[in-house]
Amino acid sequence: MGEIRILLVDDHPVVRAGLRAMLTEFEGFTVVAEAPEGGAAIKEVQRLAMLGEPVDVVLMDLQMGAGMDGVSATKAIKELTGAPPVLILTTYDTDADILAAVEAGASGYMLKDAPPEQIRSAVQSAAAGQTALAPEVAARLMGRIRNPAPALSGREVELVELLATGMGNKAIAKQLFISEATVKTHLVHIYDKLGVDNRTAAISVAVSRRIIRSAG
Amino acid sequence: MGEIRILLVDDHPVVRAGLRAMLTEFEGFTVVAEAPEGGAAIKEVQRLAMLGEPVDVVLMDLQMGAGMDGVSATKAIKELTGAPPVLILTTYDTDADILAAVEAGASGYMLKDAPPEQIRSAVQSAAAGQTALAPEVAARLMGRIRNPAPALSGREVELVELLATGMGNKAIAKQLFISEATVKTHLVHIYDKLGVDNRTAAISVAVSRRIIRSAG
DNA sequence: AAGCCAATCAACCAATTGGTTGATGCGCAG
DNA sequence: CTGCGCATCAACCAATTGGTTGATTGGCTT
Repeated sequence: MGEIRILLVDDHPVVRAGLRAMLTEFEGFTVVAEAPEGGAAIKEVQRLAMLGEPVDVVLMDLQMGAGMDGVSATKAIKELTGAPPVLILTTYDTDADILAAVEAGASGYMLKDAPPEQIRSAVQSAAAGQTALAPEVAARLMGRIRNPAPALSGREVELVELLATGMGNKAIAKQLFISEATVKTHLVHIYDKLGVDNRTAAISVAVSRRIIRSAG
Repeated sequence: MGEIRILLVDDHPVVRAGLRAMLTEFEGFTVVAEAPEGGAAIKEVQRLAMLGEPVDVVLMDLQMGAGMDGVSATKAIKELTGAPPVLILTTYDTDADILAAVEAGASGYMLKDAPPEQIRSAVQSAAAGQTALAPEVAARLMGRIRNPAPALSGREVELVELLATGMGNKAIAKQLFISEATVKTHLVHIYDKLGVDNRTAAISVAVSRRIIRSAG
């Protein structure tokens, strides 16, 4: 069979250049297109499919400064007929990201600081229809499946978001149109689920599990 | 004059490859060495100087997974005799980072998502001994100078770090070998400087100003 | 229909946190 | 040398937060 045809999706020109250089040095890889964000990526997949030169693997970043984010784009691409495998290649190995990406239909999750050889074999696996997870990522996933973290309910997430603002219970209550008592009840549930016992620790955990984002 | 001789310092192979590819496409640039972290970078600078093939510009990432971080490395390099200009090239445009880097002696601060052309001219400026700041960065610096945010003292930063852990005042006091009263005094000062009035808000601000990092 | 969970609220008490005033020793810059 | 900022501590009070028990409503699942 011929070359593996790759679409790069990343908002950083530097990273795209790096992946292109790295991959074209290996035998059997061709970068046929690039996109700076999810929306453009979808169009590229469709365009190339119509030209009869379909993409074999999509290399997708999750954090996209502007435009459609990686998880949404992955979901959209997997809904196309004859969708190519999507390999996530990102900077962080955070729980929420991994799960969201896998649920969106990604066939692998690699970290950007992985050695070139590891990236190469991941792309190859993905092209062959297999799943490839970085060791760090796989370990995390296993741990999470064996010991599933109870997810916060929608309302609880809202609360944590306000919590991170530094608002007091009274202010949160006013903002959400509920009583202070209810806020406290929610907080107790949140502490339980996150395995902490005060609001400050809750914020730390929420930020590091990317339940909320703190700024950036 | 001849080529501009560049040392790349970044912990991500992908990014190094990208910069190398990007720069060598332009006329007049040569990447003479690479290093995955600060310690190795210093050694490279010294090694090449001894060979009589000194580095003209160091391109330095700030966030380094392991080993010496970018600010420390910059400081160390600038202490060498005949030190080359150090151009910071990083992902985030955060206040604390910029100031620390400039204080450490960096001659410029570019963002990784900058267009190639901008990176090219920044390297050129740096090689010529000039200072180059990304527009976003320059704007921030100006704003900060006109309206200087009081910096947290070293001790105060230590406190904020523990704060973000979710520790109570008592625990923090024990950890730092000071009394609870002192912890409270520090906190009041911290609230003042950050313009907030409780610990939760302080964490938010500290995280978003990258005074502390929350996980990663 | 019965059971469960999310979401809502109340009342109460213990513990923690926030705010204030005041005081000491140390080092550094003018 | 004098002043300023940093770091340290004390004592006290008000406000907030955390913990608990108990109860109601509505939606979803079995």
